[in-house]
Amino acid sequence: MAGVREQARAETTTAILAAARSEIAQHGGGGLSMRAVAREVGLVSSAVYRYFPTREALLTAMIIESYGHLADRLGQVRARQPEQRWRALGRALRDWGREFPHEFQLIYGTPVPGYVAPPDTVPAAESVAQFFMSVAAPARIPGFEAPRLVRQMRPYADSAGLEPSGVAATIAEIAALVGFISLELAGHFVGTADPADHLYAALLQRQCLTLGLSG
Amino acid sequence: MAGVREQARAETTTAILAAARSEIAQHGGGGLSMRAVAREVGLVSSAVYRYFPTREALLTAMIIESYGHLADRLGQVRARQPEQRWRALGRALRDWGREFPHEFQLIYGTPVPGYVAPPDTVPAAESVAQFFMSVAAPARIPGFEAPRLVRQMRPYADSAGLEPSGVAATIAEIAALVGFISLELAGHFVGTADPADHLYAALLQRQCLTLGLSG
DNA sequence: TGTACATCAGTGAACGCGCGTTCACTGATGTAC
DNA sequence: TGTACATCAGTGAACGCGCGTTCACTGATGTAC
Repeated sequence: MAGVREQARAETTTAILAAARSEIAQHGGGGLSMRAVAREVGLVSSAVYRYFPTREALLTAMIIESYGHLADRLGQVRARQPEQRWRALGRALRDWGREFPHEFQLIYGTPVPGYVAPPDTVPAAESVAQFFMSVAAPARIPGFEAPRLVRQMRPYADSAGLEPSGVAATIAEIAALVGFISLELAGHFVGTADPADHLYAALLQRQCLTLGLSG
Repeated sequence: MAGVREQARAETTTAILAAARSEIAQHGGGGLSMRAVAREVGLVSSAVYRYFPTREALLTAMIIESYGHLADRLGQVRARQPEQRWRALGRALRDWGREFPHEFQLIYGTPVPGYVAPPDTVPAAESVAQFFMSVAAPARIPGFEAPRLVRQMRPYADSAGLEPSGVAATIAEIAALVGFISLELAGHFVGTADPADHLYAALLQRQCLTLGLSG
């Protein structure tokens, strides 16, 4: 054990994923090419198939890896007081998105055409959402207590020990953050709110008010 | 005049754009192919170049057309009372996005790799944002009055006769709507908030509160 | 109204390219005795 | 420690395909006189 083979395999797998990440940075998820990845790793194109049986499988691995990167980053947030923590998580999300725009877009952007995310990606996605959920979703949030909405959220909320209205509000606010960052990355703020730092800070402040995390 | 040629050209241009739209619905903006478009119109591939000198030019035309479609839809909103109007605009945006997901993603989704939007697309994008701006941006919005943010927004706000804080808040809320719809279209709500109607309604209500449109 | 020339939509072949995936192969690493 | 066989990473050629764009061409439409 600790076999040469085993170790070499792990290293090559890592190298392939790294090459795929740099490919995606240039051509987006839809333009991910097995041959280009092989070229970048210094392998013949067919060799990549020893590691990922198909282009889809490579994409899936990358998506899961990207959720993991983001979760790692959010996990480094130290703030404990709710308002500070929400703001710090929000900033970490945006910072990560700006640092790795194509990874951000891989998970939160337009789905790669023809690609259907397998169920493996769901827990990865949820582990990211959890960070935000645990800050705001235990409390009831006025404005998100419409009976039908609460009824819809109840199964998920109960199984996680959260308040339905808190879950609903948190989902909406995560979407607001993701939407903001997406538009920023796509250049939609150029001419009005670019750079968007101040506007993002105001958004986080408004969210803390909405979620009852302030003062 | 009213020449046969002129009219045929207009018709073919329309047919090409329609074919391109249906292509995009299947393969996304990045997968738009001149040859596939030509096939669908019943032309030889080189003929398309008489109408659009390049793939980029065709993409640009489609983006502008899509902004136009969306603006038309928003223009049909009749409500005048601010709160009702904001909600109706929000619903119209989501309805349109769900009806034409690929057009929505063409303008608000991940940018097509390698494609840089020419300046022609900016006014088209702004005419969409205007609908929301005119409802909320004339008023001062607490929470968005941080001095540096106001200073940044002032040039745009003044030239449009709006309040800087209202402009800022409106931009953030448009981003929230777009983010919500993007995540919904990408299937991120499956398992928690799908169908998302109730959650979206709650989001619109919260926005009306934030923007001071209620009561 | 008729003729001569200019414009231009559409054709068909070709350019050089990259793609995902399969397959029979070589040679190094691992395993059992 | 040494031999015999199994596993498997990587090779190189090939499959059938689609792509954006160019170019010389034909023939119909438009324009000037």
